[in-house]
Amino acid sequence: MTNRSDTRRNLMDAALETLKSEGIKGTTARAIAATGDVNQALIFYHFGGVMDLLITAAVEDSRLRAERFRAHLEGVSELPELAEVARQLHEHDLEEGGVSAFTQLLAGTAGDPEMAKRLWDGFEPWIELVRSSLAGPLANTGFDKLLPVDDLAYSVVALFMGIELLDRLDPDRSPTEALFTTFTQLGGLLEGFLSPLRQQDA
Amino acid sequence: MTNRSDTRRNLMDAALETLKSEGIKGTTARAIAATGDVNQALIFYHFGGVMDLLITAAVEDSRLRAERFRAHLEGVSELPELAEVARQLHEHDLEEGGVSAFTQLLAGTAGDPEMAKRLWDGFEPWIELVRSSLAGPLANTGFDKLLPVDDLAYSVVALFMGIELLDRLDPDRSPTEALFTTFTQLGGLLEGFLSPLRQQDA
DNA sequence: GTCTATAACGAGATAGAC
DNA sequence: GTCTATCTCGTTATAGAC
Repeated sequence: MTNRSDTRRNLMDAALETLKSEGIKGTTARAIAATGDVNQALIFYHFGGVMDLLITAAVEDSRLRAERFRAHLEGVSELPELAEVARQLHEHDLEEGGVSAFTQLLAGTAGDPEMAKRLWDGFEPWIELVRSSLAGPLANTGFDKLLPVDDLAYSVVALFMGIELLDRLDPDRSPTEALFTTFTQLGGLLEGFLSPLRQQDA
Repeated sequence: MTNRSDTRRNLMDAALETLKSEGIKGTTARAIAATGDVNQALIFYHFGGVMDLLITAAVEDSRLRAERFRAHLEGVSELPELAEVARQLHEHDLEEGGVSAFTQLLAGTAGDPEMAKRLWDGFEPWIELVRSSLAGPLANTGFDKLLPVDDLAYSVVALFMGIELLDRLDPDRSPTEALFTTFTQLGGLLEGFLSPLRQQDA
């Protein structure tokens, strides 16, 4: 019944689940095995070590989520709408725990350049995703020449990371909801400013 | 020669140094003791436990750095200058490792609400600091009414956290220098827009 | 306050039967 | 591929001499 593929899948899921609930310090081989209800030794047989399993699982998960989210972003060409989609992503990810897992691994890979490199590879798609999302609203406004879209994309992703980080720490989660409302308003202001510029080239 | 105060100080310094170089997983009682060249048992005598020591040291350090930085920000009333100060803070902190230590502790306090609360207390001053720095340039522009300064401050701090996080992970640290140049340019653009508004009330 | 010594435990990892 | 059993090491933490 349980072929080799099932056990690998099971371990990867259990690894991320444990990472999100217990943190990097609590994510031991034994804890992962308990979560996935498999034998502890299989982690080393299939992945070679705990950290290898964690990175493998996190990178795959990150890529899949980025790909899945691409659909939501394509076709969005106005800034307030973009801010709204961003808010949904934030809320969804906050409960799903993607950024949280990422932060835990970021801490876990300290002093291990090879693991850090692998982690980065799983994260990069998000920057590319935001870059292509920003390209639309900025197209033909003149600002796409004036402000490097690459830098903006990097900043937006960094902003998201930071917000989710702080959101998890802040005892009274007050600011975040208001925050995205502000972003939407800000998007509206900018849109009113950019929109006429676009039409000059239409 | 070594009174009790010296040992506490020594341990707190050694704890942060170890945290920055070894990460949360490598920051054990023995490693800290070795860094500070003191006996391992003294950590438990003076602080009760490793995590207590780390939080105590990090919160004190964070508060002191925020206070020290306040002087650099006071008197800055134009956005490009603000961006420049921000760049300096980023560079300084990147090599000093304040945000890095914070991230490690963020990961370390996962699932421990009491420690998380203490960590947050050490972090809050930064948000307050940014809030008062933004208040100046936005004063009397009309935007201080339109856009909640609290949300902006929170966002700016989150952005910084995120940038430093990614900067440490990105294998080729390419974007960051360019990033702050972009911020300064952006500040210039906005300043040119806000400046005339301010003079209406002067 | 500081030291040595050690208890008590959990970690990663492996050998070898199945 | 999966299991049991175990080795070895490092961890927090404490007891007790100084």
